[in-house]
Amino acid sequence: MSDTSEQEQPQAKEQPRRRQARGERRIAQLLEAAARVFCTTGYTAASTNAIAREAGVSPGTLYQFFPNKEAIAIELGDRLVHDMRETYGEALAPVDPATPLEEAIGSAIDRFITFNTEHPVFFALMHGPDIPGRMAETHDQLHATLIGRIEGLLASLMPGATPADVTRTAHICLGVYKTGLELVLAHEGAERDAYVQEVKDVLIRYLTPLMGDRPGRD
Amino acid sequence: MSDTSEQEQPQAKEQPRRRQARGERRIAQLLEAAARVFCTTGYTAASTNAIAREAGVSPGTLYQFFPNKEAIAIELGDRLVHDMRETYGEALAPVDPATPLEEAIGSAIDRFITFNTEHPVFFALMHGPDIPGRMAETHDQLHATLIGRIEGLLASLMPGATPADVTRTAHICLGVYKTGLELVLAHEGAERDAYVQEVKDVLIRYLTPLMGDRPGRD
DNA sequence: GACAAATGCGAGTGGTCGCTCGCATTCTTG
DNA sequence: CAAGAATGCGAGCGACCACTCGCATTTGTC
Repeated sequence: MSDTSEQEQPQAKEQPRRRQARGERRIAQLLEAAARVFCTTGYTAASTNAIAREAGVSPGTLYQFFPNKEAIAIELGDRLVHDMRETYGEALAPVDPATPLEEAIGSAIDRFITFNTEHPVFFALMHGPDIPGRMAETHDQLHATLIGRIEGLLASLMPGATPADVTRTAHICLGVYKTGLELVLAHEGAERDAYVQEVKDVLIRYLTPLMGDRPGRD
Repeated sequence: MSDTSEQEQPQAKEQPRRRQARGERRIAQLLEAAARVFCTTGYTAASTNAIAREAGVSPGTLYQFFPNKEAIAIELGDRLVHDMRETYGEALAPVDPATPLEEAIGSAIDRFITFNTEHPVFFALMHGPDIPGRMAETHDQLHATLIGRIEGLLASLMPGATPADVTRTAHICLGVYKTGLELVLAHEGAERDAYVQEVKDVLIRYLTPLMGDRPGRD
């Protein structure tokens, strides 16, 4: 019971693993291979042997660096979330309340869609239906962070709304974005751009009537 | 190809299976059990042994009536689509072009959400990421039908739009509905109703500015 | 009741997959 | 260079799963 199986013990008993440069390279190699396999087949259908093969490595070597299949997805997910926070800041796309709604929505959508097109695994791991337990935690955490951020933005724009209203609206916005992302990723070139614009329009038209008098409009 | 797998063959060569009433009952029983298991675990993770157990039947009995696991999902899906068409008509929620937009959207959303709350498997089988090949066909067929219906509705409301614009708008609408459905199913009671209203609002506010002069508004 | 067909059972089969183990090779460190 | 640690290999183990087979029981028909 209560076995969280973390490698953080006050006693330095659990860290005889001195990693060599070769090992770090292998890990990166394996994670890239895993990303490709997860993208094409999804998490559950991806076999560890397939990941090892994709990385040009034997199954045994894979298990030299990862204790099990789930750990690969977790490490990949953690690195993605880390990259995301590093790229967009800890607060995830902070917005000045004075910016016009169109601009705020536009830049937020652009940021997240860019991130997703550059890291297709992110979508596969986060929105896949067959993600492992610990992965779901990472997802839920990110989800909660985003909802919180959106709530913060909306609260200042929806004067007469209850907290429940704000939360509900935030969930709708995130859901619309999520669906839009799916459609955007399914198209390319000009059509993709057109879909991006549609998603922005949906959100702008949805949110505009909710706001009271806009501060600093002129 | 062109194997519709119906039990209607001119040559009586393929139908030595004279089904007894008991058999039909078992089939219904198995499909109900499969629906429950698919709902809780999804298609891929659902084991045929678990379905048989849920139905209070041995694995062998299951395979007396279904050639393989996929056939269970296909039969279930076909029956759901059949029910849907029977409930809402072949055209799937036809709308009089003279009805106001709010009313048209409202009734369509209500219909589909009701169907989904009454048949939770539908969502699990259609939006699950791990659906089998033939199941995807059923889904794509239904998807195309719905897109076509929405396009028909939008075409008369978007005077100056190209066909590509109409198609894109239709996909956005269906996507918004899909996301909304997810959120609606995740809540209950008054909160669920509130989400239903939000989804309707999103669509109404998205579509209203697209229309030119409304015909028959007087 | 007699016979065949339909139904029912559950241990068993073949295949896949996550993961391990023993051993070889390469690197670091003194 | 020597010793030990880190890395690398791939056959193979155990578990699980879709599916089968031989046989028992029930049902429809004459």
